[in-house]
Amino acid sequence: MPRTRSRRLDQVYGAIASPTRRAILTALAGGEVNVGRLARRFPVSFNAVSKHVKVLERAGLVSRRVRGREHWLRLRAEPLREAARWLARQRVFWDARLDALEVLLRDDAGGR
Amino acid sequence: MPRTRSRRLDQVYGAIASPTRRAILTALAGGEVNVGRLARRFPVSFNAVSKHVKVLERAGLVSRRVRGREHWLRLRAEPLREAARWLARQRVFWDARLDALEVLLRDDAGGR
DNA sequence: CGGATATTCTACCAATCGGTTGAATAATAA
DNA sequence: TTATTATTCAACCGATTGGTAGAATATCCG
Repeated sequence: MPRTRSRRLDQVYGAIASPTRRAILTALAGGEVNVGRLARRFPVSFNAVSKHVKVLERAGLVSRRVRGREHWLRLRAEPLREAARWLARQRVFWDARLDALEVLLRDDAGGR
Repeated sequence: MPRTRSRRLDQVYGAIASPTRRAILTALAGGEVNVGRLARRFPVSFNAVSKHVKVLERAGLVSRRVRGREHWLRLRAEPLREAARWLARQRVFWDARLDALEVLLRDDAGGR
């Protein structure tokens, strides 16, 4: 019985549904970065990046440490682990049933 | 060097960011269901469910087989596997770096 | 045929999203 | 103090989203 309702899960999947935000997370995996330096790496405005960061923060994927006028961002892996766990659990759950179905219902017609 | 840009990934994560759609997928794991029967399980209108299904279809997570006036829906696990793979890869990638950072930068202050 | 059923399509609405620009705030540097 | 730098906040814009309701289409049933 996989859980399907979780605000945190909504936020995490919503956050990583954006390629820009996935790229931000990847950039952050290299270590702490401040917003300005991060923004310079992307083809959108500083403010746009600032907004994306806030989305990631809300999802718990990024934390912020204010040091003077600079805000240093840091990756938080825990919610990502949760998300991975949910997907993995679902995958196993589905695969079992799907494999059984594939065998039974041989109509296929080139899926997709 | 994890890939971060992929339309398919965007669609899959976007699709599963909605609890209703996650619930639909879970419902579909039990076997093929037609749209009407599926819709009856949810507290939103038939049309709303029909739309959600279309989103899942666009993401490749659901396929449709029209049989007379009924449309039978079936789970497609492959894109889900992709999504799980991406997350798993990222998780490993990040964990390694984060663990190293955690040891170095001991400021913590109760994460989350 | 005519009516009921299953479904999509179209149109609409309010809310959110991703982006912009400009103003406000706060910290550093001169 | 004044200027510069780093950042958020506020307002705006057009596109998308999640929902609704109603019309259109196609199938099944009497």
